Amino acid sequence: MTIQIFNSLSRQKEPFVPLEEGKVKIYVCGPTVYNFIHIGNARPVIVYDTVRRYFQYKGYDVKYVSNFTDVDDKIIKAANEMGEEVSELTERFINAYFEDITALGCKKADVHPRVTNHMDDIIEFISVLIEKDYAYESQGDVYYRTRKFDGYGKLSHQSIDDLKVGARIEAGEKKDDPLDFALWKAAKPGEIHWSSPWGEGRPGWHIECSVMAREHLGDTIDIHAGGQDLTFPHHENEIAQSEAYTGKTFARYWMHNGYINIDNEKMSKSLGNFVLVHDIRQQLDPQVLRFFMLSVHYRHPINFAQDLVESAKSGLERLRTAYSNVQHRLTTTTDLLDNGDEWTQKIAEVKKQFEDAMDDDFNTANGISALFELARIANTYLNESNTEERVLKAFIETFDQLGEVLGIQFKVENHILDDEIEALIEERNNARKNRDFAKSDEIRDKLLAMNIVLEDTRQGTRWKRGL
RNA sequence: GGCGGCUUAGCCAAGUGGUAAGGCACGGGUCUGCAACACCCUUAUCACCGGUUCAAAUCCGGUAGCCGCCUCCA
Repeated sequence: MTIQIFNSLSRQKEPFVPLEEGKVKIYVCGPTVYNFIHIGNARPVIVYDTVRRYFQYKGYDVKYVSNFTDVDDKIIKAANEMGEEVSELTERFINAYFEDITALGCKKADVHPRVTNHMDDIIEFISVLIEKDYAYESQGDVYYRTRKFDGYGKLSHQSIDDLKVGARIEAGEKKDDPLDFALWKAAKPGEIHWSSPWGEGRPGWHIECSVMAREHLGDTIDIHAGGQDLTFPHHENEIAQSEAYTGKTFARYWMHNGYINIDNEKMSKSLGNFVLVHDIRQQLDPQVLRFFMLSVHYRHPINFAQDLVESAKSGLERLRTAYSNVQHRLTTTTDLLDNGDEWTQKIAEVKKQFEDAMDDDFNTANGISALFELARIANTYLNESNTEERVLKAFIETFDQLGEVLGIQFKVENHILDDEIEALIEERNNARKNRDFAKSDEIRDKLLAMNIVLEDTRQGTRWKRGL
């Protein structure tokens, strides 16, 4: 089935038809690297990583580009405060970014372009806009002539005249029109700067994405994505820049994810409720965080709160338990059952259910419910006294495949039996045979104190580490 | 002022015309030496009012509350 994508341009779901058959070109607006990322920054990374994984699952050849904005006002300010060079600061936080997103199960993009590596391209791009009279120089700055671009407002569905009401007019205005925005900013004394035809300076905020998207993906890309708040002005301005430059459609599908609130409040500096990924992953399995985020549709807001995360954790635990229970049976299976087709059929249905959910604008919430269904079926199957190896393997394979799409692993690592535990389990089983339950329970408690949870089954005792 | 979103069981969350998925928590049952895991059962008419329709949580109009964007912002 065709994937349906909610396109912010049309405000409705549209069947996804790639520009080039079998290929998808995706550009996701990346972070401005002046601090560790917070969980709000993490949401788009997780969401679009999942989008990308699903395209790959469907057999698409995906080229995924996500930038680093490594020079801007906030970075300069932070570098000054820290007393370090801009490049040192950004390097630090780029490394931290990779650590964070890797922990969250996100793959690196195919390309992570940086603004500072594209200065020539940016300057060339701006020069062309000036030539075409879409931009003008003013006292060392360069501004985009917003009113000249006919489609302005088509993404955010604002009419240009309504925007004017809200536009700020700052003191010492160098713009012809308040709606115009900066492509190039003249450097203030002591600021990091690059040479350009308009003097020493640095790029404005929006130009880098237009330039780097084109540089790495071409004039027209399939999907451009980012947080909801980037719709205006950032993405609107990107469209204006790129389409003025190329005369072609910039991005065919625009995807925007919703916000994250903390305990029902917006994250803000004044409230001091920023949750950094770097911090939270010390206390919380990052897979749980990812699972939690994917349990809500990407366009809806998420409320981040302790009890909600706990409940997501219990859910993920259930899936993992089902997985390891199948694995356990795989070590003892007797291959006597002869009705495997009935079960592989059920597995196929779950897979279909999952794909239908994901085809529908990447509805991961429903995709996850398909996984719970898979777990239920698997557990029911395990209640059979005899099982077939191929069916058990089909369960494992399906868990792995669908988990791969979501970036969630159900397989729990660290499952090596250590000798001491093994010996204790054996001792306990001997005690149970002798109906010495006092001793048996004592050993179980002892193991529990070591965070080892025992489960007795007809196929023997299995164990797992508590979470 | 302009544009947009949200309101579904105790909590979370799908569902955008045909009579409410799933998860967490709770209760009951089965399994177990006990437990754990698991399975089964039980739990809502969808903020409110009105309209359209054979049929609405789903469409239209209105009311209330909450929220976002309108050049810092994922």
